[in-house]
Amino acid sequence: MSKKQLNRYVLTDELYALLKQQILSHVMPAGEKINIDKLARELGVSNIPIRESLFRLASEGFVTIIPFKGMFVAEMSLKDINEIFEIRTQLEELAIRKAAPRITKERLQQILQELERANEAAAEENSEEKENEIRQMNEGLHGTLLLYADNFNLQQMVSSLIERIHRYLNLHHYKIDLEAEKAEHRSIVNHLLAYNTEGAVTAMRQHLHNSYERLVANFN
Amino acid sequence: MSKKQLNRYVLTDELYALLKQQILSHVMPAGEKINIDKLARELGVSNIPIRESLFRLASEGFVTIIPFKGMFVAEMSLKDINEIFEIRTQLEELAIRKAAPRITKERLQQILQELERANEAAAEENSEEKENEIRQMNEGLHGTLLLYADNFNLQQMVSSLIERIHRYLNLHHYKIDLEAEKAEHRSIVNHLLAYNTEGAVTAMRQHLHNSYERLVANFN
DNA sequence: AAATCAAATATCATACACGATATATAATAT
DNA sequence: ATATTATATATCGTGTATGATATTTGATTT
Repeated sequence: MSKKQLNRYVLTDELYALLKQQILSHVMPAGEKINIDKLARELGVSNIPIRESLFRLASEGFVTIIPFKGMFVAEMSLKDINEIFEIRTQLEELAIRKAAPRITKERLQQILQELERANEAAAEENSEEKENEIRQMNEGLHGTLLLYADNFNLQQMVSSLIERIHRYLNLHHYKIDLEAEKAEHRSIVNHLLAYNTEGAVTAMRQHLHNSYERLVANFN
Repeated sequence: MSKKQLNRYVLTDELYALLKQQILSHVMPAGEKINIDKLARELGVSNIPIRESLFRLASEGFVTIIPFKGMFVAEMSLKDINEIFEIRTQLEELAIRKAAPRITKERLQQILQELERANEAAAEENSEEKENEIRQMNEGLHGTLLLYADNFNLQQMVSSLIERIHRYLNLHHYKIDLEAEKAEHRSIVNHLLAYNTEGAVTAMRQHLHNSYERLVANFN
């Protein structure tokens, strides 16, 4: 009945996750040269699985390979963030259009409830906790829409874009405006509950536009 | 003065291009188990650069990795093509919106001229030549718009999607309706020449929708 | 059927050769 | 002396060869 789903351990996968985490959190800072042999010694593995995981990270834009010079943690420019937000906005419009007729009222109301809980939890204003709550809040809305959009490739692509945005957020210790995010999320969900797909699309575009503006205003 | 620009090649890059070509042209058919050691012997290289290039191809959806079972040429389903066309349509809308104010009248008129030339060349009806013309025609419009869209990430993503579509076309020896494609391209360009961006966007969406419908009608 | 065992293969480690690049040092020119 | 150029050395990236371990697969046995 239940296939023995042994969690077989592939070192390359583990290293992929570990290194991505280090890059997202800037433990490995942008631009840094990656010394593969040194990394291998530190982690107690050989260079082969590390090389392989870095190739994967390069395909996703987290690592830059320069032939015969080495692998480097990818740089992040404001131009990159601008490009990524443009793409993400366009793709999430597709996601919400496709998800709108599929998503259940129950799931939408659950998202609203989670929004309120996020509010209370973040009231304590613990920076660490707050960031965590915001991750969950974003996963609640954006993740759910992607799930219901019934487009696996879309889900993968947007998830990867969001990771790259988070990398930028982490860099600047950006203080997210929780109240604004919450209000915009609520607006999107309410439009969906009212079967107003176009309203939801507009609200989503506005939400992502605002998020981008708040981000660059904070930094620039 | 002129730095000796030796075209020193990286084996992994060469293998990446070669294997992608083989997959796109179905020399390596979908679903096939990739025997890395056998490939290595045939190509006269070791298995490591092959593994690395396959990891890259896996990130782009051309190869599927199943842990401890091996690497396989990725399967292609109609569902995949559907998803990809949805995404591509959404992204090319962004591309044309961004390119519209940047692209020059001269470049647009050049595209129109190339369209006419494509017509004449394909009149000879050589199947090989015709496919080549169509590649160039698509590169002319879609490639140019992506170039002028000033969004590098967008360009990369759409290019990758188009490659995956071509893989599907190659599989079914699909006979493209040149006249239809040509008319739709002309419509898009004419809207752009008239500074009618929204008209161009609508024409682009319609064009991609029609391309998809012609494709699946031919197969299904 | 279920369990056991053997063969095949994927994964990973180690050692090494070679070439490209970066850095330091020395030589030359201004 | 300073700046520039050339040379030597060390470092590191790329690729090969070989072997060890882990997992899957298929055959054999119970």
